[in-house]
Amino acid sequence: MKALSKATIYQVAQLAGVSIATVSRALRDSDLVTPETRERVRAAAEELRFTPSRPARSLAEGRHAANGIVFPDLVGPYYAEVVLGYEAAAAALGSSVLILATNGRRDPAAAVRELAGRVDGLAVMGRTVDDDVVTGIASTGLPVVLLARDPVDGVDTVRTGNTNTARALAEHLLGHGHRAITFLGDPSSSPDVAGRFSGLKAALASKQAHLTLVRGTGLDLDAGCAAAPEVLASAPDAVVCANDEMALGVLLAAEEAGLRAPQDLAVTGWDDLLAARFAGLTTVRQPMRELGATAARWLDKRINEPPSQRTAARRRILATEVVIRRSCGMHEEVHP
Amino acid sequence: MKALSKATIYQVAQLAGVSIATVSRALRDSDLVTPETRERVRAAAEELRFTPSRPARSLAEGRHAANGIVFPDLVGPYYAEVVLGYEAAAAALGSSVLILATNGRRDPAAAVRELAGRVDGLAVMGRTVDDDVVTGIASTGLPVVLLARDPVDGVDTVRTGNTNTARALAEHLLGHGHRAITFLGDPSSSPDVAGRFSGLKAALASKQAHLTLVRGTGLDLDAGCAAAPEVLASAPDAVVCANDEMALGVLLAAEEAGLRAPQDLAVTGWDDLLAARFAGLTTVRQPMRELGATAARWLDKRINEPPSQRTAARRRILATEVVIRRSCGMHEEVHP
DNA sequence: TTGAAAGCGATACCAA
DNA sequence: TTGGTATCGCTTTCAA
Repeated sequence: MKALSKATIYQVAQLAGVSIATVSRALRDSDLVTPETRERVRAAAEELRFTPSRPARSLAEGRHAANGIVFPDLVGPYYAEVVLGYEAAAAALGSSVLILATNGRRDPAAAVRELAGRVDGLAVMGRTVDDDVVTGIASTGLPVVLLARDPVDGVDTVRTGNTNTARALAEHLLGHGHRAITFLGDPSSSPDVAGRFSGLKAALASKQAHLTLVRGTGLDLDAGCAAAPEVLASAPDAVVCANDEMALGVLLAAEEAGLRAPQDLAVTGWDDLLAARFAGLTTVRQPMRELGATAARWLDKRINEPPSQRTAARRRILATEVVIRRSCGMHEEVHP
Repeated sequence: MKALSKATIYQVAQLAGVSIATVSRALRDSDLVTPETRERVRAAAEELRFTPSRPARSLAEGRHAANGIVFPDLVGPYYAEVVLGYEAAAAALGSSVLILATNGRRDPAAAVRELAGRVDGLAVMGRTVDDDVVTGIASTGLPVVLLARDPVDGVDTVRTGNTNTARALAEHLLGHGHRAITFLGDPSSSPDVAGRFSGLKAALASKQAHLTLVRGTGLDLDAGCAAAPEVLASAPDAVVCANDEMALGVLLAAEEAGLRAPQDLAVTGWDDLLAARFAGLTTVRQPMRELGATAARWLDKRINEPPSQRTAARRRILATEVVIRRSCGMHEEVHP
């Protein structure tokens, strides 16, 4: 019942009375072994509780059978969902998954490079490391997929729609009669935020509307609360927030200031957190798991691609959906 | 600028005009090398963009420099936060992190065993694999820490308080005058739920209160909604839910049935999701990151522990905190 | 069908 | 201080 030190292939070979080559074959279901031999080896392996050493296999095979994913953190459901989708897809393809959260790291670039040495492919999300780090790793020949991040030459990228969705959101707000619109969020903080802002700007450009930008100091609830005074000072009909957390912060602060949504002020977010549903927040839903899953599948393709006929870098934008709730203006019917 | 195939230590050695042993020493800052030799090697390594092969190192050193964590999924902030705490602590200790989500797997046990072969230590959360799998892996000599899960002989365990907190929650509800209390959640679905139920039961035993158990069919929002009719049929003053999601589901369903919390019905949850704050849900807050971080630190200790003087299995229960909001009964002041 | 042996790319011991 | 080399545990030709 105890097997404190792991058995090696040599011990199995000896116990089964065969060579290590045969053990290797038998255990990997090569059809070059007699059923009886295979059985003998199986029994020996079982008795010794033998599990092949992963490093040894990787060294011999020249592959890790593992993929990595790099994200800023796991605060909020966004990244967690992406990671989950990635893990599930990778698992289905036979790969283990290594994770790396860059927030709070001393040297994210170094951490990512070290991770790169442990995997056959790497997914890198926005707001983690600079493009040159990505380029450096990709030039190694290691397959890389960028997630929710501006494309880099020669590297695959998967994103969710921002610009078009922002446009749709803008049109909905205009339909409510809102004309003084304030965007809360720092476009320079992430490509996603930048896309949302520029989409909004574009949609409003040709209309009789006025757009104000308030950057705020982060992307969380507190940042939303903190920025609220400045937002309210811009006297908006509607506040389009870069994400749900900020929107919820604004909602909280507005309420404290005696303002109600949507009667006094329309507010929208982005991400469709569970909390958004309870706050009645109009927001945008994204296919986060699909985002992660796509990355894992693309990586797998790249890994098993003959290096000779390497295809060009791929780009994909996954569709998002505006979720209308009560915070954006008075509706006859509210979707819960 | 391109280095499509990775350089090996041999190439560096050749370029620097030294032996591979010297390269190894120079790059690992051994003080057995002349500063000038070190510099020559450094330069060569840089020129070739050399990174030591991880499998080769692991094979030679006999360690992976990686830890694993096993959880059911990453839905909701609970597991995500635990994983984040784990990753951060592991990183600080120089370990990479492999993750494994068991939900949706064909053969979780096999997946966990395979993971075990890739790591120096493993954290296993509740509701993932059976005790015998854990025992089997631990008997290998691989350090294992159990998280939010009933202890297994000889294996370290870290949990958050359930029983005592449930008692505190019960007393608060009694203080509100609630006497007919229904618990929603299946105690057999997880040790946490079991602890919460038994704590509640114990606290209510000696009081003039009546406790009903409604198991429900899961732990998510929909399960809460679905179970609501049965819950309401038990005509409770208060519903103590196994977690926030179920509680939010009950809240939603109750509202649809024309009941309001807390006037008509008190509802409490567990986990303190962001959504709980916006739903005004009384709940319980747990130190989730600390849970994960503790596991990572304990594993590190075990890994660097002389096998000879192995200490006994450790147990720890981290304190939790009841968060009073408006859903549990009328208060003079509401904590937001 | 099986076995012997050559890698895979590092680490670390033993000499020099 | 440096180099030569055994070793880690497996996969995979190449012969037999």
